[in-house]
Amino acid sequence: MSKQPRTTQGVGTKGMPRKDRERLILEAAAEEFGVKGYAGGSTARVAALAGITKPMIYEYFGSKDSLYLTCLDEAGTRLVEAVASAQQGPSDLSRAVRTLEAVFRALASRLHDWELVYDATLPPDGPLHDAATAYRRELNRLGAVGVAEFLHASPEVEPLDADLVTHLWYGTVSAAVSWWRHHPEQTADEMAARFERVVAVLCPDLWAASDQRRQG
Amino acid sequence: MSKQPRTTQGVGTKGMPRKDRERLILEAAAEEFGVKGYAGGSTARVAALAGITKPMIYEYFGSKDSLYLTCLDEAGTRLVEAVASAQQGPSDLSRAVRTLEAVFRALASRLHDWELVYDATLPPDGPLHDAATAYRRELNRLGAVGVAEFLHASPEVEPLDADLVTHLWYGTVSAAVSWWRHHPEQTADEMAARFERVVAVLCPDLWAASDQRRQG
DNA sequence: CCAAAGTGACCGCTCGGTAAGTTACCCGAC
DNA sequence: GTCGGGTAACTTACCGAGCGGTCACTTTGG
Repeated sequence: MSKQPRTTQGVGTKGMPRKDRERLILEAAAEEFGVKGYAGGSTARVAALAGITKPMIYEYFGSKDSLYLTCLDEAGTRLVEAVASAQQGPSDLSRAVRTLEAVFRALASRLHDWELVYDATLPPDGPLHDAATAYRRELNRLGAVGVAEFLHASPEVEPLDADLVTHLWYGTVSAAVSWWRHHPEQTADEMAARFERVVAVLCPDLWAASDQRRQG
Repeated sequence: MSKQPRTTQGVGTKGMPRKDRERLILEAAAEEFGVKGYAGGSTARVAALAGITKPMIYEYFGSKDSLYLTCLDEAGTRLVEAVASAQQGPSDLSRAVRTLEAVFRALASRLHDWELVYDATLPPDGPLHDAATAYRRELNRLGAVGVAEFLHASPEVEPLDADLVTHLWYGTVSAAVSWWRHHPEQTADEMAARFERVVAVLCPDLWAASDQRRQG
């Protein structure tokens, strides 16, 4: 990290270019941390997954925290962008379906990204926790806007209730992603269609209303 | 564990009776494992929380796994009983509310019990994983029955969809418990009332239907 | 005085992280 | 063309800390 990184193959280059190796390590780290969590993940195993040894991890990323942080930033950015892009359009139940569809598409073949942001084994303070909290808060903010607009017709809902709904909503997203992890043969589109079907059954009237509004 | 336990104070008894110390340790362990998870939890910290030293933990429970298993059995039994007791009555949305209310009551001042059963840092095999899986499966079975009866009016729902709904339902329960952990000033009854209010807003028609049926 | 309760010190292991040495590559000299 | 030599890439071997777990010893109370 202290040395000047080279973007192209240069003198002394052995094996593969720095960028490629970096990607390989990041991919391995996302896999390891996504499955075993921050606390349970081991840098040596990340190295083995990437086909190198532990000191290389430290040559490239400096520390376990910094490595996790890099993965976290990529995952968090991807998720925030996906969710933000789905917030346009009508403020009804269809937005929830659109959001989940966007998340599914962003996460396709990268299912561990969600766990990276919502990892429960992160240290309770420090920069890692702060970064993860920032992404969660940003996602929460986006979700809360949707929830607020959705609940707008019901002014009797107090703020704490709205906060609970937002929390429940992300619990639902978490559960959907977790279910997907146990059924990896499903595609993102199939997952989105399945969720839409389920919503239609669970909230028939609200769904019919939004469906009608969308088609009318 | 190998020695004959004494239920009352006897010769050589120092400090407090065995049963009391056992409870103290179990309480400390549930706290530690509930907050830090199985992998992150340390027997030495459990001992410190209980006001003794590490070898006592092993005198009383033999191993970290055995200690966790004892906590897990208590938590799992409590939760299964609570959920099972709420499965009587009409098979509509009100059953979900009743179930969550029962869970909230069972968990009052023992919020970590839920994490004990759904701890993600448990080893991927072995007796601990088996035990936790058994409790999850039992809870899932109870939940699936409710979901099936609830979805009974919609025969077009395929089995995989029902499985997803069950998963989403427990994701919701998890999220509700997690929200409670962040708002510890709420009582179990307040939490139940809050959830009921939220359900009434989110699924107005279904809720009105079950409400009407319950009162008619 | 004796048995049970309780502890300090230790073992082997794995962790995150590091220092020092080895290997492979590019490039200029011949 | 090939042949060192310098530099970046990479590895082996190690450190201190904390883990689960154990043993020999001391304290305590009937």
